[in-house]
Amino acid sequence: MNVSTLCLAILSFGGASGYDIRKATTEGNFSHFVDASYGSIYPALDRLENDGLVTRRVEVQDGRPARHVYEITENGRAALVSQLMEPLAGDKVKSEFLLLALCAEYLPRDRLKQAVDKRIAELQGLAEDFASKRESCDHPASRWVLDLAVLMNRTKQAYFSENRDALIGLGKPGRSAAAE
Amino acid sequence: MNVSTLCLAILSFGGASGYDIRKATTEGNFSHFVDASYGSIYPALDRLENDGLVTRRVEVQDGRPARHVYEITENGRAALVSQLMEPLAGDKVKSEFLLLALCAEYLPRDRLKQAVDKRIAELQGLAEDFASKRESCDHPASRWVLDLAVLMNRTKQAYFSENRDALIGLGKPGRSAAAE
DNA sequence: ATTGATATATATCTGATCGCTACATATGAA
DNA sequence: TTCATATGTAGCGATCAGATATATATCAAT
Repeated sequence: MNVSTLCLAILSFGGASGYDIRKATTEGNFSHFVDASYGSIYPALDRLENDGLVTRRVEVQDGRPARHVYEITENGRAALVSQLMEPLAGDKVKSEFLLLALCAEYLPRDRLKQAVDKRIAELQGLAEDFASKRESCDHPASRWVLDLAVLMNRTKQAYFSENRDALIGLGKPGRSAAAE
Repeated sequence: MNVSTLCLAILSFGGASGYDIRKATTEGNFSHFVDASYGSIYPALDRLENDGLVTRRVEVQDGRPARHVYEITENGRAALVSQLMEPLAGDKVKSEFLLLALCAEYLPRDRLKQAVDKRIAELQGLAEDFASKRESCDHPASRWVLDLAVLMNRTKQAYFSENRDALIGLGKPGRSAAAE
């Protein structure tokens, strides 16, 4: 999933600036399963424009920097479909938390407790966030994806809550092991 | 989670070569939540050796290339713990399949059907794989992580199975929409 | 109440570094 | 002939951290 394809997919739902695309991948309906930085988005948009897959319209604003609004072209739509017809790479998960969990025995219990509780709170927030996005969304495919995002975050959160103490118990007992 | 930390974590469970580390991240107990390529592992091991965090022992073999077996040092263990005490980045998911799902309306139903069925089969395989790893594993922290991996893959598989037809229905009807 | 300080949001873009993909190299076993 | 073992690199794609510039929101001190 290169960033160009991602940009085309986002632009297929309407015109957007590089800033908008970044937001879509970090906070929006896409944030559950993609992530892209400005350093990859802006060069990708340049390439896409150069290849005639998007057009650029500069909206000059007072005070703020000008918005460069990109729109997908017919060629761009064709390219997107063509990319989506190709074999898909498997899903990938990256989790520093699970690396920490795997190394539980080297770490003080305080650290594990703090890390797992923080993670549970984050997961709770994410699940609520996706649930509220889902409610105010009338695009069926987006809802299909958001429902999955809610389910996955809730499932993970439930596992962490239920197995929190077991994980903490694997850590090195600190001075105040009896406390709490 | 840079690759150096990942290498230290894997080496904390026993000596391993670059090849072993690669396998651990793609097929082993770590494969649910990390992924690293040779192009990042070998340079990382060089740096780690240079910094005195691992040692290298060359095992000359007959026929096959020599195995370079790395072992973590005391400094390496300290560095690993120190890295794991730092704030953790949130979990990240990358999924080309969900990008495709989001663009369902642009794609023929045949394509959606084929993609979702393939994904369901892969998820089934992954879940079974992690379950069998979990059974033959006596390291408590690894089991904690593997249990989660099984749960997450099963949950996703169940969602895809239950909502398969709804997704396919979002696609563009083909010539043989009535068939099947 | 006004001023000032600080943070957040808007918006584009780049340099340094990190990491991945695909390949080169070599060989035994199925 | 393909797969598994095994190390390593060149080229490219992506991230991270920051530069640049301004409006607004929030909070504390005067």
